[in-house]
Amino acid sequence: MTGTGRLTQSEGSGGSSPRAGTPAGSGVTSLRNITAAPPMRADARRNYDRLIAAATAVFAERGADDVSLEEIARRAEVGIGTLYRHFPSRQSLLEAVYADQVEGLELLAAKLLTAESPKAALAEWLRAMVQFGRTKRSLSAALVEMIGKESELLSSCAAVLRTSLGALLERAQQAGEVRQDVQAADLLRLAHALILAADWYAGDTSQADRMLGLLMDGLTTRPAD
Amino acid sequence: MTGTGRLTQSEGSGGSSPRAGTPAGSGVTSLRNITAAPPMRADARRNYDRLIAAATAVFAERGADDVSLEEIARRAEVGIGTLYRHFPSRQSLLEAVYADQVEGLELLAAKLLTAESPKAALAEWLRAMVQFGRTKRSLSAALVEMIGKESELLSSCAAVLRTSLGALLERAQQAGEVRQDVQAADLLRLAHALILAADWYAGDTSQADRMLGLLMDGLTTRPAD
DNA sequence: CTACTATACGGAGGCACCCTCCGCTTTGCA
DNA sequence: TGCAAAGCGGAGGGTGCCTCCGTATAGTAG
Repeated sequence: MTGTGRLTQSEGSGGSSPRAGTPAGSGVTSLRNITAAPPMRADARRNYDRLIAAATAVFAERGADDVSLEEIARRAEVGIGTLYRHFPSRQSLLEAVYADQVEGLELLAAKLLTAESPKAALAEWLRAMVQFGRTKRSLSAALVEMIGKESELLSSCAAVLRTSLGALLERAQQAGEVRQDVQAADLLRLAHALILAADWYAGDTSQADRMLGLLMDGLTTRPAD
Repeated sequence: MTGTGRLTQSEGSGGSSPRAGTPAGSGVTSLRNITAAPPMRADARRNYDRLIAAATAVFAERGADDVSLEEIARRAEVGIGTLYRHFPSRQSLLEAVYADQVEGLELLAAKLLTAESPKAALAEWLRAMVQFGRTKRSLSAALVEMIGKESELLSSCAAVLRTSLGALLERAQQAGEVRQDVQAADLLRLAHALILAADWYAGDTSQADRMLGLLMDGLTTRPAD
């Protein structure tokens, strides 16, 4: 994560805002629809996005605790009052960031479904997932702590991830590039394990990448070649 | 946990103070000796004990986070400055409470070794352990987070627990009251699981007790009777 | 294009917490 | 009994949380 936040560097179009009237070309399952609401004013939406971006960046840098909401507001160049209007509690900000990240992964998966090499696509998605995990790690810990695993948000996020990954995986398998006996849930768990393991060598992303490489090797069908 | 703190209700003699010159009748392995230091003045020691007791009580009530150090000082009827002198960081207070609890369990085990029924003794110790867990839970989470599982304190605590439990278990096994194939480490893990599970029905101790009962049933040799 | 109002902005301010610093008190020894 | 050394404790500066309300602005109706 270099600066502004978001999943990779996409910027612009990404997936944000909680309840934007008629976004444009929906098509994704979306966590969004759960919280339908009147459309936001343009400035409100701008600030909302800024806050999410700032929060994502800071969480990735230093974890979800040890960050003052006021710092996030400062980084987003927004008044503290604005932050509290959009996110009445610390938790709601956490949830929003989490959902935003998951939606980013969903969009990425959709895009990668038309990529040239299904296997490379799968690998890229997994890398993004692990990368995302760097934020998610402390984030989900904090979340789970707060909402006591009842929240519908968390489970619907898991479903979205499983679906996204499932599509990529199936395509790679149909192309004969990945073993048939691998399941999406397994892969998700493995990615999760990687996230945790990467935490050990905190900060050193290369470790996670190396492990991911090993994982991909293991997935290969290795038919001819 | 009713009021003042400590493991059960023993009060007085328990195990506290970090580096008390010549306490009296040592005999326990002790986490203590690690941090040798000049003896404390009487008032210092008194305040130290009060702080530990107050902290233990509050942690048991509300967990290790969400507690201001100032409240602990107030409860101990001690100035905030005194708290900070004894425990320069939040972590050091956490560690001290933890060690104190473990030492309490160690003493309890020693006492129970001469109890009439080895099996009842084992059960009682396990109950105390789970009870203690109510503090330990959030406490050890906070600790592990802070000191990143390197700390020698944590592992020596685990060793003490294993040894204490081991002695009780062995006695119960020799008396033929508990199955031979149970190991101390297993029991410790089970107790830990109980602690976590009890967290689900937070606050309701009876649940934990019920589960403990089931566990003890499972341990029984069930030879005759 | 102008006027108007619902919506949103933003920061001052009240409260709690963290931690430090230092003048005052107590202890324990000679 | 006297006197350091050790300990006490709270005022105070810094920061974070969250609320409240006067001001600014987007979007709409005329």
